[in-house]
Amino acid sequence: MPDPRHYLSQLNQGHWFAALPPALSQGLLDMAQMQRLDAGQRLFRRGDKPSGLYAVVEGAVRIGAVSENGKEALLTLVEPPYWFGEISLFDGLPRTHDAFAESASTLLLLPQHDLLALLEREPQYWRDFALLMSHKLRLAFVALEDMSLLPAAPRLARRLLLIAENYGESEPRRVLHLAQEQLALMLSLSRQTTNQILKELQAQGVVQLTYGEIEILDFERLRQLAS
Amino acid sequence: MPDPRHYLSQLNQGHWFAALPPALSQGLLDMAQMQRLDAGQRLFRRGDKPSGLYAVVEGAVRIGAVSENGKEALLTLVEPPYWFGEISLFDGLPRTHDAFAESASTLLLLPQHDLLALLEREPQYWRDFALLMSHKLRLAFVALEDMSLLPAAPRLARRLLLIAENYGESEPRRVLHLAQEQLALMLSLSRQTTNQILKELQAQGVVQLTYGEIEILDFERLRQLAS
DNA sequence: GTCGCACTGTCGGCTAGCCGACAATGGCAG
DNA sequence: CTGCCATTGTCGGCTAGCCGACAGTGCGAC
Repeated sequence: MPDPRHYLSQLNQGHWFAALPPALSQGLLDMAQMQRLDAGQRLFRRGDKPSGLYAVVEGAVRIGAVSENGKEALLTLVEPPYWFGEISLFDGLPRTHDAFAESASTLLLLPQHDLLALLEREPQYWRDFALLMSHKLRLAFVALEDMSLLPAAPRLARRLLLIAENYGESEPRRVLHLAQEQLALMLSLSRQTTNQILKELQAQGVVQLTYGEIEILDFERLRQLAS
Repeated sequence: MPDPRHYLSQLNQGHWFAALPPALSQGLLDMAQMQRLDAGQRLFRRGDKPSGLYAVVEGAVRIGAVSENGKEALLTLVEPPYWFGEISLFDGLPRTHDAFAESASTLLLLPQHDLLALLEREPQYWRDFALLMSHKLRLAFVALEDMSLLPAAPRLARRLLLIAENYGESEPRRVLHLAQEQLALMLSLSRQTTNQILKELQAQGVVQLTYGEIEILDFERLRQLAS
């Protein structure tokens, strides 16, 4: 299993990590542990005790929850390089969501105990971790507002753009590896409705659909439709 | 205009403030400025520069946003004692929502500059403010999930319970001063649907509706319906 | 008191999006 | 190559919740 440092350049693609004070990012790499997950394997689930802060460096992790009556809500699909799990770092309370490996994945783990020890020594770093949280709170507000104000099509367009830029963490990609059903779960739409909207987008030349992926052909037009 | 210290016992009703280290809560009261708002007056709006952290101590503040096509989303109705505006404290980025006084209100303001100066001197306090944010992120996740998984009636029931306990900040109240239209805006339901559900709850003896307020008669049953 | 306005109560038609069903297709394991 | 499973594509009926409309009611200002 490679050293966490192997993923340094990968991690620096992420805006949050890249902006950390060098002393901190160094310290994080020093304490990071590697963790591999098979496809479908569970990392944690709602209600679990805090374990630390994770970064996905290979593969992808589904963050979501299942309701009592079996309905599923997918909050997000976490792709490299993205950090998650910080809420429980701050308040020590249980996990808010379930986390499963979407495909075989590699994670870095900053163990809760070690991380708290570092923050005890260097409390000014609390703010850096809080930035992770502020970013997600902004995203959550956007999602809430989209849900209540926008009809299905523009909501889908906006989400495609967000996913393309990895929710603001990285530079935009054109090709998204993402089954339509996953997208539907994130938008709380049915798969059928999602498919119908995507087909329309394809007919307009905005996206290109292939098996298990969505390619964005015309960002400009997509942004218009997302208004 | 009374001194901010006049509101100390009021503020200590709130779980967040009450749990702060005494040195910090003391420091906050020292720097706090009073601010009065008339009914309907704007405090800030989306896109405004950060101004600091606010607490409502009298009245109520609507936190929400209006979409391009005029549709309104009400995120929450902030009632004493509740602190808000912390995202912009951390990241220095613009306000995410509009804030209007629902009725004539009194606020405490911790000015951004003074607060940052305090945090510069005592960086361990960053975590305390981050707790405010973690709390709201948890609430936002709950709201998102409710929106995508629950039909109108249980969603409304859950929200009534949340409002009754001031979103976890205070001990539960039985009487909520809240027009049905406001509740509808928070739930992204139409006023008519909201009214219909409330009427049903009243018929079951769970709530009592009067002009401009909702009284919860049977918490136990309401909790059941919220499942 | 009474006027005006904000709020509540209720009806009926409408539609976006759900849901079950099923066919077609891609990719992968053996 | 073949068979299997995940995924996409499409149809039609259904319904929760929207929306306009309008009447009734409480309350505060003058």
